[in-house]
Amino acid sequence: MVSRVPADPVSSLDRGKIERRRQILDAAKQVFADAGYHGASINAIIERAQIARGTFYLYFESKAAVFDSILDEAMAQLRSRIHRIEVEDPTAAPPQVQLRNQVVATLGYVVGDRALAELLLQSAHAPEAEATERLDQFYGEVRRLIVRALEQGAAIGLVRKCQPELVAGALLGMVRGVIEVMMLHPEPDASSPGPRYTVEDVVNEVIGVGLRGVLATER
Amino acid sequence: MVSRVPADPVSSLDRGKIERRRQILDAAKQVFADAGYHGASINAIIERAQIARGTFYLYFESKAAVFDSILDEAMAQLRSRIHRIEVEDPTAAPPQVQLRNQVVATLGYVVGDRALAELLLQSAHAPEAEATERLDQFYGEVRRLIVRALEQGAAIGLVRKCQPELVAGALLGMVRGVIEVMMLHPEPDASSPGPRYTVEDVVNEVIGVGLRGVLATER
Amino acid sequence: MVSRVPADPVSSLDRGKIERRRQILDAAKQVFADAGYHGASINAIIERAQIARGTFYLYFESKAAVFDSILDEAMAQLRSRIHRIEVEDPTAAPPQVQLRNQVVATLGYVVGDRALAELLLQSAHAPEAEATERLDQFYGEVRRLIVRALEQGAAIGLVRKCQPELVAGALLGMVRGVIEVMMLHPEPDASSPGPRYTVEDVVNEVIGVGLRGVLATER
Amino acid sequence: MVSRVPADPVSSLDRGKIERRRQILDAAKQVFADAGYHGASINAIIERAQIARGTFYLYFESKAAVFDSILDEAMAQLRSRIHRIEVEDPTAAPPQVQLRNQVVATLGYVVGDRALAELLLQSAHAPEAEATERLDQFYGEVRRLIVRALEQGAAIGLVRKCQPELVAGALLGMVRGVIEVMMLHPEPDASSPGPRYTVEDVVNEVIGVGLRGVLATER
DNA sequence: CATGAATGAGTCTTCATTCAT
DNA sequence: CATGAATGAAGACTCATTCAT
Repeated sequence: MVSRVPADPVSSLDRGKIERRRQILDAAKQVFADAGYHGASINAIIERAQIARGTFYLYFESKAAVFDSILDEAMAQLRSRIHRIEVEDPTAAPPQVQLRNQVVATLGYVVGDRALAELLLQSAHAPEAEATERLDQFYGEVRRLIVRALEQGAAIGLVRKCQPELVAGALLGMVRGVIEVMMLHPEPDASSPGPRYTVEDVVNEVIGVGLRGVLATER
Repeated sequence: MVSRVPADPVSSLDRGKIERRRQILDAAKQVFADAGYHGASINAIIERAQIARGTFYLYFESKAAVFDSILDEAMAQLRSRIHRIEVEDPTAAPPQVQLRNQVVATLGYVVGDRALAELLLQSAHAPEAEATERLDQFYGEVRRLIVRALEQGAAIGLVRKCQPELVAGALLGMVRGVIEVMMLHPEPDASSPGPRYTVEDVVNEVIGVGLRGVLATER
Repeated sequence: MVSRVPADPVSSLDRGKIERRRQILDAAKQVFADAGYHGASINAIIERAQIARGTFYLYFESKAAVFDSILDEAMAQLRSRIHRIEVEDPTAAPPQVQLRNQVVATLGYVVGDRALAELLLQSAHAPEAEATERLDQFYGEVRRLIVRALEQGAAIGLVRKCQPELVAGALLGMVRGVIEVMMLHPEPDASSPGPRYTVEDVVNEVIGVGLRGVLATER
Repeated sequence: MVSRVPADPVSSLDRGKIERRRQILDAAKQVFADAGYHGASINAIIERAQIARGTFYLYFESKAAVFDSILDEAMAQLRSRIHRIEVEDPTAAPPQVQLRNQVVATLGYVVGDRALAELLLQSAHAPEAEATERLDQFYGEVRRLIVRALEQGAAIGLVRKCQPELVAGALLGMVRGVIEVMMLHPEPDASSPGPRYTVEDVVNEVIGVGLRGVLATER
């Protein structure tokens, strides 16, 4: 870090470290997805990442720390896909379209990273403190995001009166439940029996149920 | 309970065995709820059940086996609370009431057994293969139950056209999500800050969202 | 522990546990003596004790705990060999004889348990907190014992005026130094070159130097 | 210090190397003193020395090697403070004064370098073979020095008949014991409770006990 | 039937040392 | 010469399961 070298190499060094970190993060994500937080052994992670035991601890303090990093990254990505819905701005798309776009973006992100999706569903509320709390926090944050959206929606008369926290829990659960069904079906790669759902399908149902419920329209 | 003597024991022994089994099952449920599948140690279970290590293995083949039994029992209870909704029979209550009753019964059962509720949410897709698969099966069964109900509902025009499996996943997830929120709040015992939700509240929102969605009625 | 059995067996069970404990304690003492606190691996201890890894932890909480137990036992033994020197009682042996007897008993105990002797000298002030502190405590206690003896000796005019703590340190160090020399020489088993010292020799010199110093008598 | 250029460097390089070596040696001494041989990590040493990991191994073959060097240096210093006591030369100071001077010089050196003092006492017979043997050698040499002095003293009738090796061990131990007591008390810097011993105090007691023992003079 | 002592595979983590840059 | 990323052997400890009594 003394930088006897001109300029570029420095960043190349850093780039090396960043790449390594990525490599470990990705390997860990896969392993967590496959085996759950507890079932994931450092061994499995370093084997997948093709690194030595010590190298792992060069980049992450502990197993819990990688887990944290994975969730942090996911949370950041999710946040970046969610914005306040513009109702006043006449140049903006209609609220329902904005909503649908965000749901598509969000769901698309999670479902696009199969390992992440599995990890999020799977370890849901893992056992020992460290990891559990992190997942709980994660879902807590998401729920708060939804609560805020519901309250804003209610303020502008878009959303009916309800207990926002319960409904947020219901909506979050709904999304998880729907992703779970997607995951159950074989990789969207090719010929295999059983239905296969696209993000479009899923978004349609989520929005359908979420907005209008399951009853037939002639209510 | 020591019974070194022969005696007439047959039935008394059986009754004893059944009680012992219950005792272990209850202890295990609590421990699984408190610590998750992995975090639950045989040690903790036998301590809570006040039995010796070996005795545990006299009643259950393995840790996974107790877990199984707990889920089996829960499944049986749930099934017993769910019936075909009678639409034709004019003497029966109206479908919506029948539905609500079943939801109340079901939710009430799960929420009434706090340990069970925690266990079901917590370990959701637990770590080690063994246990994971069992939970997946459990939820699979529940989902199938809902799919069938949706299809019947659709057949009689009560439910709108949809992809039943996805919607079943959404509804199941919704219920879990709502229970989760309930669990997050302090025991419904007494004075403590924050809202506290009753089964009634929860059922209202579940049915509300599930049947009509979140939109304001003037759609 | 339910004790369905009459009476004797209970103690036999306990005897078994006590023997096991002894077995581990002895193995550990040897290993600590050979390799020092840090150098001693649980592996080495269980190999020497011919037990499985888990068994070790059935009897001791940790490596540090066995170390503690060894020191505790030694301390108890030492204490039991040290008594107040009777000066007033005319039927008692003369003070110098009483002193010599105690030194013989004490030194004999330590030197008779070669492993203990090595352990006490060796790890003297080991590194990481746990064990270090225990050894420091141990020597602190011994030093306090000597300080008290010196003060009593001074009170009856047997011992000259001095800074008791420093002198206690000096005397304790002297004993350790002398034991160290003994340890350096081959097991007192048989024919081998170099001098070999008996407890008698050692006591003589310790008492000689301790009481009269090294100067020739015609001071 | 980066010196990518050839330059005239020879001597300047050497001087640089020597300084670096010193820097590492001093850092290591502190760390060994603080943490013991085992507890001392290369990490801690290079952090304190403000150098890179690899650099350490450019100056020392291994952790054990630095430890060796520290002891070698101390040994050299001690030797330089010990001389044959002149009895014949009438112009020389009286033997007892010469002795006292040397004890003062020696003890002063060790106690003056607190880190060294701690290191020497602490690791007394450290754990892993490598280091242990070196410390044993060190003390062996010191003991031999004392044996020689005792034999010379006996030859000229200054010292009474005794087993020189045992007595040497006793004296060496005494010195260590006394230093240990000094170390136990807070830095001789300022206001703090408990006694504090000066080198003078210590030398007095060492010489007192060593030469005359602990008995009251009216023997 | 009940017991609990014994087992050992497996887990996470540390750290001295090497070597390509 | 200096650097620090990479290595992997080794360590302490846990825990589900077995089996002789």
